[in-house]
Amino acid sequence: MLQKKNWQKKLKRSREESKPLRIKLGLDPTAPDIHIGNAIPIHKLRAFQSLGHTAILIIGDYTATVGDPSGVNKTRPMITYEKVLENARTYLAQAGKILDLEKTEVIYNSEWFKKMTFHDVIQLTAKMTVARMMERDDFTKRYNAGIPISVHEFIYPLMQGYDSIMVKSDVELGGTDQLFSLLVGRDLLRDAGAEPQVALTTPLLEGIDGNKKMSKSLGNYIGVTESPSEMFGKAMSIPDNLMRKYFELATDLNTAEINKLLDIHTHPRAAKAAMAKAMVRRYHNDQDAEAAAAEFDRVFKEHALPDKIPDVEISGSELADGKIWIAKLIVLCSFATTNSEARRLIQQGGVSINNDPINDPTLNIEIKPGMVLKVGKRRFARIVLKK
RNA sequence: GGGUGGAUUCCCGAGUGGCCAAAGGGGACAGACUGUAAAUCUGUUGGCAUAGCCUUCGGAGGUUCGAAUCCUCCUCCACCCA
Repeated sequence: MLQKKNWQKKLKRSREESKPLRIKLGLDPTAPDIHIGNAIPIHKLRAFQSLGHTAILIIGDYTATVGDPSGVNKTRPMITYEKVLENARTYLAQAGKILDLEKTEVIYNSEWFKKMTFHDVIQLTAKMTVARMMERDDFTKRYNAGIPISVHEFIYPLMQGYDSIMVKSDVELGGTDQLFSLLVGRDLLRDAGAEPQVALTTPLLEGIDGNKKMSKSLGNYIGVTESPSEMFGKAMSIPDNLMRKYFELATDLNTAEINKLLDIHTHPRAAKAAMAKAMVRRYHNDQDAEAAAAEFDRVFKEHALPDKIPDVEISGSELADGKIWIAKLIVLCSFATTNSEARRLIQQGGVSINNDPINDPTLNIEIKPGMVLKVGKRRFARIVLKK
């Protein structure tokens, strides 16, 4: 939380005039799914909403095409507007799992940006200096390393700030990497004769690799719409030292509750399972969370088969004498993309059928409908014959 | 406009005529171990029914018995000077 005095002033006035504060959060629909990292400020917005303040959700359909330069070390590839609109649809649905959309002002920023003339754009850019822009760590680093910075990336924070003017925000939420943009918003508001917004940042969450920021493009994320068992498994795969952070940022538990759980579960595995359960509960429900936990134990502790195994249909034309080459079967189940890869998996001892290990990569196996192919520790398929 | 340096396998990055399907790292995958899809260790990581063959080092040609490596042209990128 920054600008504490401003914040207290706004809050006091809000109370006295019983006028809710306008809390803004911008989301750029650059990917189809929201992950639990993006969800952190959304939950914060929800908290304000529950307290009676006005939640304003900006769908950055225009800003998304520019691409937020925050925290990245290269220019983001520009995505098409069609793609953005497509993503916006799923984004909104997913944000609705957290927010009460009935009570949320949802605004696409194309509403104003679409109408701007080039002259307007120039006016906007004139409010920022190159020196200020270069104060940003990520730009400085890129510049010094000779990594290109496109001019349009400079416009991004200005766009975000302009959004604030248009929705007259009192507070803007964002991850800590958004700080610069949030502050630009303050300047622009002041410049427009309005009271500057308060910037409130939420911590960034490392991805399940335990290393880099959670992001779709790095593939180290947990999506808010993922199945309970996927979520649980991914949560269990975070390094132990991130447990507390996940507890704090990815579950609904408060500090006292977290401390209590960490106290009870002295074993890291048990503590992590408690965290994973709490996380699944947040996006699904208690029952699902328990079931996911039970299933995880069954599959990874007892090495039993999971509850639900996806069926894979094999068409009869793939068979010769009712048999199929094992490598081909693995490819047909999408557990490998090439025969060579499948062959390697077999040689490494990662393949079994009905829990019988397969060691011969040239094996032709007889298809018995219902048999279960296992590749690696957690990929299963039940083989079914297509009629 | 002038100059310099680049483009290599999923990513970063070595390689400057044959020992190169190409070092090293990252990532990913597999195995062992166990406390889990943690950590650690080991292995694998272009394709092909695989002692062999085929395709790959920005693109198109060329030199050579042989090219990621040399030559020509082209495309793209960064940096410096104006």
